[in-house]
Amino acid sequence: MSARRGATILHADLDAFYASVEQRDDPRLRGRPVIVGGGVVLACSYEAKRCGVRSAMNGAQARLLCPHAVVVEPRMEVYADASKAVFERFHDFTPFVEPISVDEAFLDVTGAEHLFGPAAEIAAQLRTRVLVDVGLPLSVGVARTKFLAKVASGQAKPDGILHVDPGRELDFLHPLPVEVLWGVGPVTATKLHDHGIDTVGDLARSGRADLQGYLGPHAGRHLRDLAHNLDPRPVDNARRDRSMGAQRALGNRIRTRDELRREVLSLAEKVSARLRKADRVARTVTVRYRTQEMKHESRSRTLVEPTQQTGLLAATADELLLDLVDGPHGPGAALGRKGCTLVGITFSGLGRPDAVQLALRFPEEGRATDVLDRMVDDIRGRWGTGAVARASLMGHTGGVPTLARPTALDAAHTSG
DNA sequence: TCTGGGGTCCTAGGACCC
DNA sequence: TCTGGGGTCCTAGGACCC
Repeated sequence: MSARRGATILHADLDAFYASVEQRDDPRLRGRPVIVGGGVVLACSYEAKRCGVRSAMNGAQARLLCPHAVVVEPRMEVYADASKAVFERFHDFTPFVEPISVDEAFLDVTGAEHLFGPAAEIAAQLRTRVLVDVGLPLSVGVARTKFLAKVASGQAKPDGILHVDPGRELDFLHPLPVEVLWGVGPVTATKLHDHGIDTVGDLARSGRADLQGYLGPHAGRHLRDLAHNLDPRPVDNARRDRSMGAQRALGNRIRTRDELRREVLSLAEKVSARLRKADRVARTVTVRYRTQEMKHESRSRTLVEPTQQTGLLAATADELLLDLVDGPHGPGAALGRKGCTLVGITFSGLGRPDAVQLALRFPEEGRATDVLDRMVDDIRGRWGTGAVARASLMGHTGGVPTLARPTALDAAHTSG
């Protein structure tokens, strides 16, 4: 972690990532519109974007807009390798790299400037390294905050670099449409426009209470802060995945109850395997469901203890699915009424399998702090001083307070 | 052309505890 | 007995991101 006033942050973003990899590997595709993915557009080259093709667009619509485009099947393993190579280049410049996705990351280069030169220089070197070593175009935004660096890289695309001068941040930001802000999607944009807010400057000038009134307390405050370039979030190179999941779109064919159960079982097996491979356990299972009317439903259950066992996770997912397809009126009743076009599962509440649970009982005269101290000593004795524990007080049994729910070696330390 | 697959974070209400 | 505030955890749903 690192973030200070005067920090220098880069947002590095590969241009049209999947499509660029295809153009790199097949010279015939260079300079031509390329669409990756047939059913739905996963990525498209800038030549295709000029025809109006966008990612997530339906494939048939994309081909209509851009009839001469070359459509290629995605090659996920190749993209994963390319991503890995690019991130290795990032780490050559700083250890403070926070991945956002396969093709995007924040880099805190504050301490790297005396090694590699000023930030704009680092950004230029980064782009050269990625282009020469991996063969992919990279856009970079440079600023003092994460969010502004992200906005800058968006403005720098394609294949560009944009350094927001610390003295001119608001001059850069305020004329831009509110849609450039991270967290403003279609719904929020419409609400803002309805209130006469079209640019980031409009947002900065509006009252916090007004914004919170129609966006909610968090979003209202957050967006207004961003409009004033207030973004204290540090570049976090130690982020861990919070959840892990898989889903399957099923098209329009009517599915039977048993088909859906098999589908969910296979998803559960797949994600459980990933969970074990990542050496993680999960505590909450969620089953997601999409009806023929494209409505989303979900059911979730939190287990008493985190696990990585396929059997338990799959059985839980199955029960949750049955709740969705049966409803209160018996087997398949709800399914018959609403149909199903997608099922998915998510495991969340992820933790390390070596996290432990300790429960200690207060001695009659013991004080809570003494018990906590003994627990901390116990934990350190077993796992070293680097271990982190969380503890809380729970319950009275026969007048004797008990300590429960200690646990989670990688959770934050709290006391009291 | 009926619309993929992988995630993150927030909200609101209810249960439960002190 | 009644009222209630503060806090956490869980669930369902929604917005948003790449």
